[in-house]
Amino acid sequence: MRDVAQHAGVSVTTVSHVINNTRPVSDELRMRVTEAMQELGYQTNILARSLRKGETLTVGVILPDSANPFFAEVVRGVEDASFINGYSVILCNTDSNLEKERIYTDVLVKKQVDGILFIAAGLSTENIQSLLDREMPLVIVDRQVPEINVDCVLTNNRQGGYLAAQHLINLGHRRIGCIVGPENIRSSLERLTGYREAIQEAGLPFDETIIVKGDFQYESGYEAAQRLLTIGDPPSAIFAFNDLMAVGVLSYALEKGYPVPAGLSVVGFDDVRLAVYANPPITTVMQPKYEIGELATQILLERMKNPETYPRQRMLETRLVVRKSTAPFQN
Amino acid sequence: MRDVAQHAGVSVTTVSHVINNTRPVSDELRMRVTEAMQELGYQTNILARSLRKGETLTVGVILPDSANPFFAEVVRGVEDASFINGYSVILCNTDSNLEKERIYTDVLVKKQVDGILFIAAGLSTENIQSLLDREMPLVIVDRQVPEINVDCVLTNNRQGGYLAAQHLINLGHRRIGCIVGPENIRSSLERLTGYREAIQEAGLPFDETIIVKGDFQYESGYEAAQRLLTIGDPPSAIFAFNDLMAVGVLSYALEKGYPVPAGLSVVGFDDVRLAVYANPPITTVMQPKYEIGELATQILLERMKNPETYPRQRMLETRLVVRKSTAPFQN
DNA sequence: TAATGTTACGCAAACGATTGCGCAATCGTT
DNA sequence: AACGATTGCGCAATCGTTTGCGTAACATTA
Repeated sequence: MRDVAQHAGVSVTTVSHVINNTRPVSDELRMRVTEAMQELGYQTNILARSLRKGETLTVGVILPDSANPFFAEVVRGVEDASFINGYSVILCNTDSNLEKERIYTDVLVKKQVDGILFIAAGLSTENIQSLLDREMPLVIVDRQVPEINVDCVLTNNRQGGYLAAQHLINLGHRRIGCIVGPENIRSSLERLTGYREAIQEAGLPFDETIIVKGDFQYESGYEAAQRLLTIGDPPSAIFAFNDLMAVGVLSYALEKGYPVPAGLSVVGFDDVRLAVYANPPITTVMQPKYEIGELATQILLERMKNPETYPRQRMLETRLVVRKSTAPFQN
Repeated sequence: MRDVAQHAGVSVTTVSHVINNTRPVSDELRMRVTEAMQELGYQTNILARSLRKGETLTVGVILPDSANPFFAEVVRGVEDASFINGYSVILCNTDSNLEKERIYTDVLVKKQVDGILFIAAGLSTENIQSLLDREMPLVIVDRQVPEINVDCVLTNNRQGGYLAAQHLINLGHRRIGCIVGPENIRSSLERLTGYREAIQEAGLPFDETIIVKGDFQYESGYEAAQRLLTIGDPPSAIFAFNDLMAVGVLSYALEKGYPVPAGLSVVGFDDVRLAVYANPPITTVMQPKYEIGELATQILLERMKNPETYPRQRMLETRLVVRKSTAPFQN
């Protein structure tokens, strides 16, 4: 910058001001400066600027696993929205490990990112609190943290559960099995609540024996299907709480000769691409993954602009995507 | 740092040296300094350090789409290896758009990342060259760029094609259809070469009419299967150049009643998770995606250490993963 | 004419680290 | 006792910006 200043016969101050358009500069000097920059191939040093301004034009995203199709899609939303607004994103995988999560929160604070998108590793809010204590702009994604007052965006899982159950009920099913997630996952509980609401609204009995636990993995879907379909009075439809488990159900059904959807209807959750490619393509509850990431970063950017406004909760709606894995109940 | 120095009654120089262990400091002062840091809750400002040292402990990864399961896995390898070595990674999706790629190369240069992992958007080497001109440590991933002498890591696609064809040949198949990728993708051509080698080695005729073009998408697999299976003398096996197209084949086969693998064998490529979840699970050629990312960043880190050594090409081997979509030929 | 605004610009102090150079004290050797 | 080597430390420049404060010159107003 000094070189440019000399070359243009002005002070570095003026150079800085023409670069940033931060105070009036006469047309002539402005011209001389821009020309000097051209000639010298000057590039402003972002690090120095960041050091001075305390702003890095970078955000961090902390999440369990960017290779998980669900999160991968969220991250794309984050990245696109960041890019459009001139921000870069630092990717931080925690593998749902609180220690890794802690390390990464420290790293991001030290790197002085301007804000953080946070998909928590577990139930502990320690790392979140630590960030808030250090006044880091933050938005929680896809997790409910009622005990802390902080921006967050999540999907309406209750509604999603309701939609899935309602769809099956409308098709005439009266016994609808559920494959839920780990019981410490709030979103799973919400989905179950929605399911229950629909069931009760339809005047159907809520039967605990056809609610079985999974872990959101393929295998657990397969095993759960086995358990559900080999009991005395098996359900005619299964609502798996994510698509991966739904695919597991499909595999079991195919293997054992249960025709889907003729003899068994299956509904998933999330609407990852896998749902489209399955045979048959899976009817599922779509979460707006990309939009979640997009909206979350927009909220984060606003939060960064004015840190004092009251935190907002945004809840995105799900949508039922009907494909080929569900059909009217037939005896 | 000044505060710490005062608090410990030493110079900032000494503080710096105890922090970085960069010259001998007496035990007593070292003690005083560390205590002062404790008390004041001192955290070294990374930006200032980076500005001074010209080193950011950050690498960038430029790639078409981090939500693509293949790249997502590569990125995980990159991120893990970076994390272990104390580096952060900035994620840059180009959507295979050269302009976005160019913008991101500029961003990363300005952010002074210490190195870049590069999965090119297209055939143009302009952006790569631009980075090399600016002396940015660089390793090309999953792309062959013979015209430039630069570090790169890629998989042995020829061998992969060979393995797939050989497997089918060993099962007794004599007419093996291929669904290739776009013809400007070098890896696709390599796979075809491997296929051809195996075919000719087995003394089988190479028949162009059962080589059809796809675009690596699900639909193109479906359509290609249709074309292949409705000709006069249809192949008894199909080798799709990625798993997604293989799933497309499966869908078509299921729909039209071709039993897989009894009546039709199908082999994919990549071994993404989808291959496992398909019905039947797909026999495929596994690319070591995670390892590619891991190795690439290790090479990058070495390159950063000594920028003058001669660039190395590393080629990783593929592996055939036999599942349920292939079976012996039967008339 | 004098007082007041307005416009255009520069000085130099931050921002927080790292590091070349120099200096004093101690030690070992002859 | 003299001298060089070693050890331990500080001064101040440097990395490349931004920005509060100050000062001219000129225009406007009363």
